[in-house]
Amino acid sequence: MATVIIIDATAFVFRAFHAMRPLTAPDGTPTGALFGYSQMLMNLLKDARPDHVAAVFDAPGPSFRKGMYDDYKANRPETPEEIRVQIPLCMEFSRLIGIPVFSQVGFEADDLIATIAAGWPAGDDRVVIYSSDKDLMQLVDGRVTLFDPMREKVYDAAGVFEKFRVRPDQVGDYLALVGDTSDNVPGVPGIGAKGAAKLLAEHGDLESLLASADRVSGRNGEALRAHAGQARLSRRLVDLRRDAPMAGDLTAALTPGPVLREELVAFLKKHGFSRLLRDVEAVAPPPPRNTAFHGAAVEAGPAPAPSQGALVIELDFAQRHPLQFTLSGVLVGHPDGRAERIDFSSGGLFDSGPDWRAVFEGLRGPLEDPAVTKLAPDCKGLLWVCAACGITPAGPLEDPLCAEYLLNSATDTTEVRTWLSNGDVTAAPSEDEPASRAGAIRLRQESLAVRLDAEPETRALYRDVELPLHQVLVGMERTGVLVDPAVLGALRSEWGAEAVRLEQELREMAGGPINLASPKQLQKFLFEDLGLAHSRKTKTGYSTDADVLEELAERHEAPAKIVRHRFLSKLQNTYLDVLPRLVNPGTGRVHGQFQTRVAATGRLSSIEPNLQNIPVRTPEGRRIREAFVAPPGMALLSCDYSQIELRVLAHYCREPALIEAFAQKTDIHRRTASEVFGVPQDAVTPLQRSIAKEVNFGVLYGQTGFGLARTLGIPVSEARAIIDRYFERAPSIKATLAGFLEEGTRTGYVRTLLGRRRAAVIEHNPRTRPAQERALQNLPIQGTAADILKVAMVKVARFLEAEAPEVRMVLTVHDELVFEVPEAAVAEAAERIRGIMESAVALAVPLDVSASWGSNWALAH
DNA sequence: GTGAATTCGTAC
DNA sequence: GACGTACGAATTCACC
Repeated sequence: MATVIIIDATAFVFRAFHAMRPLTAPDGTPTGALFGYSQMLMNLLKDARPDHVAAVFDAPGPSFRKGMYDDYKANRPETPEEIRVQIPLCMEFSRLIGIPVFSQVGFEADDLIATIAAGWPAGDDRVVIYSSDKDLMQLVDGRVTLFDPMREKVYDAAGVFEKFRVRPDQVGDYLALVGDTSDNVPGVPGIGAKGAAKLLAEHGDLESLLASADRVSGRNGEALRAHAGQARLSRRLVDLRRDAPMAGDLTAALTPGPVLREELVAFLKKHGFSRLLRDVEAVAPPPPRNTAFHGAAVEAGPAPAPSQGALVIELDFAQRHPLQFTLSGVLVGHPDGRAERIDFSSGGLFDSGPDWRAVFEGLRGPLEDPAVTKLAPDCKGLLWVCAACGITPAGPLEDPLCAEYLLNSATDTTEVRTWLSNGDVTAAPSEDEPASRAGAIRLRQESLAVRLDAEPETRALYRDVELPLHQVLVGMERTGVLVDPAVLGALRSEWGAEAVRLEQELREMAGGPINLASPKQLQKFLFEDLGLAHSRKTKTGYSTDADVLEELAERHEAPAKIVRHRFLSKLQNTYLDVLPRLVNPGTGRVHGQFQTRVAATGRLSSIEPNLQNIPVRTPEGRRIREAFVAPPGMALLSCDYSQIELRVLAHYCREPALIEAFAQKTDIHRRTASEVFGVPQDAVTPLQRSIAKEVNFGVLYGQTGFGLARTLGIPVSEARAIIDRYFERAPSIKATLAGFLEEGTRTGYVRTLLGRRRAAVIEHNPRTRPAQERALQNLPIQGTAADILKVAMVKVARFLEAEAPEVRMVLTVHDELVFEVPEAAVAEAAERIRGIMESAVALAVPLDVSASWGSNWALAH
């Protein structure tokens, strides 16, 4: 039985501030609250010695409750500056004594506390919440108690009843009736503590009480009937979210870290807390003194790094394919420190050299040993090989390339040679001494582990999402997706004739042979021979892209024919010709690879083939999806998030109009049109709606008035007016986007909600700067959407493995997952998967997943 | 011949 | 210069 302590840290800082006499550090910063907080934490560590612990802080800015009720906490004064500056210091102190810190934008500390308490794995652990906040008494049950350290009083269920005369599970209803002046929760006027307790004792819960309000007599009855709506609103306000985003395994996340003794002592000295210095011994015993025998050995020698006993494996692929790979070599760094490189490529005609299968059979022991850490740059490749050998790796997995990517998704980790060699980039991996190369990989992982330790969110994303995702991807890649070449062949003959006819007609117009795929020849034809007016320029000449050609179509019949020809040859060259060649003859499927470290936003990308740009928008293009089929007796099930990026934006900015629209499932583009054009929603014209839709998407990418004007074909002034009006109606969106930029310049990184980071590159060069800024503003939105899909993939994969192994995940397309499901089970699978996807991460707005299915991918939409 | 750069178009 | 993130086909051009 372990003890889990969850500290309501923000509340503590406030109470300490008011309880302590004003203190200042030698440099003048106020430190009273910090001192009280530090003292409390040290006493806690000394006396309670928790097995798991968390310090939970309110995040700056409004929480989702503000979106539910604009006056929430409206009469609360601004946090005094003296407190505000001490909060980061309190977080820092927590870190130094090894107490994990939690805080989540959009949520209050109470919600995180509730999430931890509710999500703690079943068992006989005791969960103690350090707080005196009555709201948290809702959480008390058989294993959860509340401890008020100021009054040194424990509240179990009996203690709660003694205080409020209601059971803990009635506390929410009780607070909804009584209200809370400090949070400006209205409650029911006229009903106080006594009345609420009496009513709940008689009716059980608030809803039952409101249902029978007609029969409640006297003043209480009148008040209930008059303020039922207000009571329900209050109920929602005092309700605690138990599903705040909390990537990862709680047990691991709440495990105390080491006390950073040296830094802690320096911190206490800096703030003038000499009194607390002597307690350091109690929470962190001094390191053993070096003996004469060890001589002048290390000062506070480093703890053994996790990479020390790890099995290092680095593969060189001559051919990369999930099923048909060819290895040219493998570097093995054994746990005991030995290292070797095995070469598979040099085998001559008669000397076949070592067989990779035999080599991996020899590694089966350590790979399947749960006590051995596997350290593999590019772990997906290792998982391919293991799967091919029937080896099931167990135990911790580490991938330094993956870790690096999470810390900065804009780093190029595809070229491992330059990434790993610190300086000497001339040596190819295979030319390094095996021992030094394995050592370099270990060192790299160790330094990354330090960086991850300083970023607990990023570390959790790495451990709990990104690393486990690799096995999911390997499963998808090895499964592949069934492609029917006959469908592609039929389309080719169906469209081929038209393409040939168009080419002939255009050749006659040009008066000779013309290569329609050559922009250069097209320029000559259009702008010289036909004398049409050129418009946009490219680096090398005048543009001939579809936009330009469509404008020219009014003056001549050729441009429209070129557009149509381009369209058909695009489908032909990129899809119809290519897909059949990539079908694996053994499986009848294409086995694309999903790349994990390419996109600067954290998205996955897809190659050989790119399964993420199969046409869907045009009727003809969509027919290519008919070639992606389910095997007999099965269906393809597609589950996609609707408007996930706009929802992420809504979560970040808490714009009430957006939150409300998503909460009520109204048509978001119609709603936007109504706001921007100042008309009632039912009076929005289709054109206005389509403009609003374009603006909604444009905002996510930082579209300018010029850009909007171009896509909509309207005057720039009009486009600017629309965008201005949009930001005027939703000022928080503008502020949020500006905030991303501010964070980037201040901290050097922009981040997603789950802690993925991208280095903020902002040059002063006015030519490059705007685009760089747009990329940074887009990262939290696109990247968070990617985070959410990845979390969903890992969760869905776990569900399928445990409960529906006959269902196979086959594709992932940014906001969509595609599965092969036995026909008989498809409806149920759809519902289960939808549920998992919708609850992958909790935002301030609901996530919405739509599911549909059919015998091919075109029908599954 | 080969590979990099350019243009274009597909997806979300 | 003007909308973020990808992949890839075809052409063009510099280089060998």
